Amino acid sequence: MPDYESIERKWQVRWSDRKLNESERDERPKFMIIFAYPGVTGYLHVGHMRGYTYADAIGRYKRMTGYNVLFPVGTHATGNGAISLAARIAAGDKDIMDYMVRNGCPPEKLEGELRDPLNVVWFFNGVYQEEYWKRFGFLADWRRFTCTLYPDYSKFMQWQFRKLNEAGLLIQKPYFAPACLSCGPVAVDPSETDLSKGGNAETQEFTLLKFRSGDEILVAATLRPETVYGQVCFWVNPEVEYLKVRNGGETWIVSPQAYEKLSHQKDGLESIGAVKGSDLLGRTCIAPMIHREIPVLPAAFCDPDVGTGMVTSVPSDAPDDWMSLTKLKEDHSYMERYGIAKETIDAVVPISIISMKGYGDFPAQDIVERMGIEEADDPRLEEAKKQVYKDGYHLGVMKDICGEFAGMRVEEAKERMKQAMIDSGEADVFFDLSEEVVCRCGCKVVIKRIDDQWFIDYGNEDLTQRTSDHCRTMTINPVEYYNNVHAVLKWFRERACVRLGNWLGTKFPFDERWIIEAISDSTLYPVYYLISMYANDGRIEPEQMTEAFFDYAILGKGDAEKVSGECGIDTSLLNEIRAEVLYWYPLDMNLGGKEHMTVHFPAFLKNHVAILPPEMWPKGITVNWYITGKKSKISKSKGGAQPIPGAAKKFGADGMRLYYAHIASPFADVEWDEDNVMSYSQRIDRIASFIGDLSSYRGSATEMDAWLVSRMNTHVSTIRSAMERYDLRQMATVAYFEIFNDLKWYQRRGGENPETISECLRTWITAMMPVTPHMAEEMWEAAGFDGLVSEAQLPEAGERSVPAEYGEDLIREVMSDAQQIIKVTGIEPKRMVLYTAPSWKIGILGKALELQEKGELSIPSLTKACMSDPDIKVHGKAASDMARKTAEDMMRLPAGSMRPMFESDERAHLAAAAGFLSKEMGLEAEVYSSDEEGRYDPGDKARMAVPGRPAIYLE
RNA sequence: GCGGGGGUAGCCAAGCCUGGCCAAAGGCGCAGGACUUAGGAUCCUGUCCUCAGCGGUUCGAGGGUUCAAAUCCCUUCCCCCGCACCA
Repeated sequence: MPDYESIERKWQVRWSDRKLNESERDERPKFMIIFAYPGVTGYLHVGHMRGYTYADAIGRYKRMTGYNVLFPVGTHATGNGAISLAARIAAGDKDIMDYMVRNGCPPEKLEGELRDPLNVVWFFNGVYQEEYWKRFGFLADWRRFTCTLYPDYSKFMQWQFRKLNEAGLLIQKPYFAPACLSCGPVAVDPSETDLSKGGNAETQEFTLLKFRSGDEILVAATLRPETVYGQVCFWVNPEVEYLKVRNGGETWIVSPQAYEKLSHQKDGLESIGAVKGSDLLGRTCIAPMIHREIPVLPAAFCDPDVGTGMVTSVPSDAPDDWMSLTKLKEDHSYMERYGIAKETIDAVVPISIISMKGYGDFPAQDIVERMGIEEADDPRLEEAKKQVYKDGYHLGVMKDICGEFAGMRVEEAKERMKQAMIDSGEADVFFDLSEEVVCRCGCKVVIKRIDDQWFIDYGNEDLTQRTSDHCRTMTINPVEYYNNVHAVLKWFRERACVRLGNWLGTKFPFDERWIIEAISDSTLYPVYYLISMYANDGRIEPEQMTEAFFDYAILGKGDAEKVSGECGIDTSLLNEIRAEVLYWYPLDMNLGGKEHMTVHFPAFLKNHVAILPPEMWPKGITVNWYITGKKSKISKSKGGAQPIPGAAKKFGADGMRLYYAHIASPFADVEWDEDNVMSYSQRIDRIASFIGDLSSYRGSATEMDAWLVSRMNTHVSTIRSAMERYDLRQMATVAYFEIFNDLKWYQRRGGENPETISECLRTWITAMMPVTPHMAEEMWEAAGFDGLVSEAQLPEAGERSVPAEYGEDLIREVMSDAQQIIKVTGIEPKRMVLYTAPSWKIGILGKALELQEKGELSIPSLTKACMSDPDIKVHGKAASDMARKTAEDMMRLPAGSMRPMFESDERAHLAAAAGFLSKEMGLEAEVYSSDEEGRYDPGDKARMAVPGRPAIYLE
């Protein structure tokens, strides 16, 4: 295995010595690119390098096409990831210890510094920069590195929130959020940063329905308030001890668990007694909305942990209710135990309330029968319920029985009916999680009301409109996102932007109890890369970074002298920072994974539009999809991940870079496959060794030189137009496959002119530099060029020579045709005779081209033109057939594409290549024109020759 | 559901916006050959069917538009992703 690492280090040091990564303002056009900085959540895996690599490769391409490039990097450490990681390290968690060590963490750090959350962040800041980004040869401006937990970054963040407030975009209102009672707010998401259980839970909004029964109110929770017209009875669990709860002037009856949950969402609840479920039986209650008296009946399936522990029964549309009711009617023994008369239960009959396509009067009955469910405890009832809910929601229409809501679609009726009942005091709302969620600390997670939650008002219409308009002017890849981003912007509404609890981040400037949350502090930060350098090297201190300072530096507001006096930063330095901002901003490209499409990118865009002037709004976004693993093999949370440094050692950083750039479109997920990576790695080696061979050629010029030069010009212009669209993949196809193949062909055809080769290598190696910079440097050196290819410029594309390219295409086609004949016939020919088209056929082609130019080409017009030419006419039917076929072909193909066939001297070209063909195919090749008298033509093949397709005879 | 993406030859994957040298790039795999067996080698050739190359049938399925469709339109079947406080 080659020692990639030391080769890579060698060149990285050279780049660094030349300060290639340090971007300074100058006269060139600028290009600023970033990737969305990663969250500090532990070690990254090989998949993460995909997007980062795109950023470096695009930056390098821009460098070699005349741009002054700035590529800054940073990390996002806001949140509780580092806190929980440090806590697990401190607790000596076996899995975490193994994971850290396996990824290369020195064990002694686990015993000491990494027990502290901030040290965890600093540690990974080092890992990301040294082991990932530098290791991959990124030309990032390390001087500007920043992290959301740096004190200077916090100053910037507080300034940003002041600006948001000035723009009227900070609002306060109540909010229902998942929270752990001891740790505070937690994030419920599948990555389970905060959780030990329940990451897939959703927050559901229940409607609490109030059933008056005497002086008390039985409360049921439902997700389907639109079904109230179908209520026929009320279930309570006779074995549960319910609580009587005072809520204002009302007395509610709910399960103790529901009381606990409600108490986090409502003020002034008071438990004033208990009542056994069985004691509620025999009562009746008044159903909300329909004001009908329904019986309270016993049901063992009422779970006190779900909703309020009591259920209103709508058998028509709820499969559970349908089955339970059916069973209870069949077997009266359960009811009898509680003294419920058979007539009471028999009187409970479903009411049809919703009509929906594909279902009869009672959807619940239909689905239960369709699925063959026969028992009340069948687990498939859950699925049945989901199906009916889903279909009901989208297909259902309220029936006539539903009063003023009759005829309304369920989708609409649901909201309206809920609101009507809330307005009349018959309902309330309640939030709950769809499954049990447990915090890392072991406590249960509940939904808690927060009264004074701050939001950023991303729903602001003017802001949304201006952002949307701006997006049309941006370069957004892929085009699907360019089209869709407007819908996303519209959908993106108020966002809770601060939180309480165990959380690392910047204090909210208007109320320091709150910490700015993780999405909200990572939106405007690209502009901060233009300032971070001065804080990093101590030229400015965090205390000096006042509102006036940022106002001046970023917005150009105020007077330098005055601002200087206010914040204590030299006027000249202030002006330098201002000049940095003016020179580098706006950001040209923000590159991020597809997870950013619905949250980060809209927030990034809207913050820029809200705070900065239009000339500083971003110009580009590129979204990249993932590298995925078989059975989550590369996922960092599951263990078994391929550590990045190990992979780099095995395949070489450049092998991986080429793999990322070329394996698939950036806009598709790819499964990590070591064999693929290896094959890219080997391709680079192959190219390197081939370039070594080429460099030693000392021959003289041949007709192949013009061909090669033309091909290279074609390639350079393809590369340039591909990169206009940031299409790294097409660029890589050309640079690593097509150019390689062409040089192989050149070599095979006897090309050996050192001047041409050298000129060509200069272009080729430069073209490979963006994707595989280290190996490009090796090749550059091996080819004898001076300096660093990382500093070289890509030559402009020169002229193409269509005839030169056509001639070689012809030869390859002849070879391929001959091979096919050999394969099909199974003969081993000793002699190959080629016959080019006779002049009269070329004449027909010429006439066709003429007609086409005049726009008069058709089969009859060409035939007529041919028949008026005596030289052609003598060939009779063969001539009219040829004319017809030529006209057909030409009308089918793009105009002018057959011109080279007419203009090229096929006979001369093939004759010149006869020696080559003989050698390659191991036979004697000879070439005739079909016009030639006395040609050797025992198979009478010459008559088949047409322009572009010589006839072949093998013997 | 809402929003979005996708179905291409044994597999992976381009092409689709801007219809036409598209039987459809490239890679992998497979087969044959060369050269060699210090190697995860390299180099040629082939890899839908048919066949002395020029023909035929293909790009989830079915219709349509067009001189011409993998590409545009309609219908239909099947897969995947996001839906929020998680960057």
